[in-house]
Amino acid sequence: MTISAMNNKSIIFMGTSDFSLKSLVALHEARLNVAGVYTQAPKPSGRKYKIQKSVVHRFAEEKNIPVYCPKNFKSQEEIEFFRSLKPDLAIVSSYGLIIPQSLLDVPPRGFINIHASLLPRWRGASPIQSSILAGDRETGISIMKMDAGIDTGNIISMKSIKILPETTYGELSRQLGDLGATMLLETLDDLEANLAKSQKQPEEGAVYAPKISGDSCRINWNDSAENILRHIKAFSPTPAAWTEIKDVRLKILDANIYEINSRQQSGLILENAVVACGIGSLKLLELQPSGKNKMSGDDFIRGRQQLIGCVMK
RNA sequence: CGCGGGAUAGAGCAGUCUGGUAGCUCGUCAGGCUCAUAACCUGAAGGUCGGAGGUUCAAAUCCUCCUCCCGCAA
Repeated sequence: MTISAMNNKSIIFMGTSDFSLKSLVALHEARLNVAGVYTQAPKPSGRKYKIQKSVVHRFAEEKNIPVYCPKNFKSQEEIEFFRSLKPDLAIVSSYGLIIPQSLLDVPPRGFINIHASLLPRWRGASPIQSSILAGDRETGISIMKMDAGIDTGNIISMKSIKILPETTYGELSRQLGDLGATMLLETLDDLEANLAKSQKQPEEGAVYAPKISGDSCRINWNDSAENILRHIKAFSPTPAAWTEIKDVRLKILDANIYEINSRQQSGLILENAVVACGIGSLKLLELQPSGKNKMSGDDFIRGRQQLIGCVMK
């Protein structure tokens, strides 16, 4: 089967984030028959609790693709409805809902998933952030045939990209989104053959990437400058590493290592936006105080000289 | 009506409570010092204090309404 053969086959796409949007856009631009899009339901979010549709939702609407937003797939009705769409293949990419076996069984060609890690490493919710946090030198995209486990399906293809010391979550996510979209089209180019050659994942090296919580983004200044820097990069620009100074919450968006071995009180602001860590110190390059716009670390201190000598917590 | 912060020179802030010629740290420009400099010295330019009404002899400051920006939470 080739891409042109895929043309009249009905594809259902399931995704929610910017990462997944790239794959949907690629499918749309390749003129494949995306018969429907599943995405997380619009919910009250953001300031003033306005109802917000996901980026995937908005794109699908704009292209007149039917959009479905079930809360989960626990009811028989949802399964039956999905069956009524007569999908030939379903593609999942950071969708956010668990797909039960009864749903996996519906499309003749099954479900394929685009996952942003080199499986079995970093199965789960936050593969991109986890790879940066762990100091991995490389990560990548795995295209797999889904089974009922969490990211445990057979691997169809895998490609890696480098993580540089300066790589942030935002940049890496963008790169991986592009790579995922490209690899998806390659997979569909000869789906039958690709499905046939898929390989079981090794269990060795399987680790899970946890969900990110606001609390886990807080900076622990007792940690080494090196680790804190990774922490900052892994969550930049969103949800962003944060800390507190004199009851003001600060997002730290970028920094670099100022001194590698010094030892002073953790969190102490030494001079122009240089902060002591457990080992070494960091120069804050870009940050955002609560209620304010982004600014450079130097600008932040310029207007607040009195903070030099205070301690971040 | 989810909770909260903010708008003052190109940037970051103070001043607002207690109304009385708009300031600080930088940046910019000019000049000086120096072998030299991101250093130092001297000087200058640059603001209708987010907008509209109101109170007052007088409003960045007090009252009313509006616009825009942002943090949390979900």
